[in-house]
Amino acid sequence: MGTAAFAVPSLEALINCHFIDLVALVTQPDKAAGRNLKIQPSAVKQVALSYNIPILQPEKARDENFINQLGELQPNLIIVAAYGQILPKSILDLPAYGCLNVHASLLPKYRGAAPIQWAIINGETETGVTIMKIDEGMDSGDIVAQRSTPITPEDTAETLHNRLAQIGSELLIETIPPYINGKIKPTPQDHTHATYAPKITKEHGHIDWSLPASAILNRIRAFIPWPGAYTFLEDGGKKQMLKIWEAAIENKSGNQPGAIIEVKKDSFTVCCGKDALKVLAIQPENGKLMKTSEYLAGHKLKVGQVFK
RNA sequence: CGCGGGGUGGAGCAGCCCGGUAGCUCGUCAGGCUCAUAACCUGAAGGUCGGUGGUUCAAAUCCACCCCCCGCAA
Repeated sequence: MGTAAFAVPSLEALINCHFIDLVALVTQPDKAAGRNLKIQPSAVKQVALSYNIPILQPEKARDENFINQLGELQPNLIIVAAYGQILPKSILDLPAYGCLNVHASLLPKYRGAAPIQWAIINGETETGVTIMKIDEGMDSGDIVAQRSTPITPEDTAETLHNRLAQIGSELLIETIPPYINGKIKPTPQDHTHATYAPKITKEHGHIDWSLPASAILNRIRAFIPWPGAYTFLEDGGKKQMLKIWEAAIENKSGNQPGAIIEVKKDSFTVCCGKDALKVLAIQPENGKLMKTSEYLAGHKLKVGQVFK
């Protein structure tokens, strides 16, 4: 069971695994997305389609008809990755070996919807993937396996997401046989150390320039590719939104957070609550991502202008 | 019928409303200045203005249709 792109490598791994007989994929219903709000299948569904895997798309996972349908498939094991719905106990109890979840953090840290983003926001230098046995709580099940990876300064939520999805798929395949054979004993999480990573909303992307430059930079990295760290510039009465995609910390200071304190040919620097940020890549409203040098070729910025 | 922005030398933009000489900031190339330079000065190359048709003496500009790109939203 899975929906988002994070689940794709795991699905492909399961498909290509000779000792696993994949009977069906469960994913969320197709939703309107994209420019003309066309109905589009989830990333995971497209993969399943290309391999002719049977697909189930219940509106609600707790729907009785769906659960009966699932029961008829007589699964021995259910794998869940980025599915997007809470599973009722009746599903958890369905397979003899229970349900395993691939979660993008080192549990018990960062339980919840956006573990990758929050790990970056908080400046973690390490994160990882946890395979756990799903229970009725929120990512609170017993741990079956974990694998860590460092978070580098160059990492964004996008690069980290891709890496963790890959690691997750590998760990999953390695873990299933010993788990089934009873060679792994799931260990309970230390619930006293649990932290939560709530869903990221668009509003999280609005840059608060009063934060230290380092904190803003973490958010810029965490919000790639979505929602993007954005700010507004008043330009002749018009508010223009700018997304900042790449920046570097400068050991400079100014009086007003958000104010431009330096404009060079290929970059400009903005005052933060502590230190300053040199903006290197930017995406104007309605525009494409571009280097700051390109942006400045056609847009005039002056020292003293303030981002809000 | 979800809302909106855009396609102009290699890049980013202006010009379009109010038709009449292709503009700006950079980049490239050549030369100059300089101990030197990504700095400065001078000069040059480089564009069927997304496409097709229409209106007009005349279309980047007005009209119609088409192609492509992007933001919002989800």
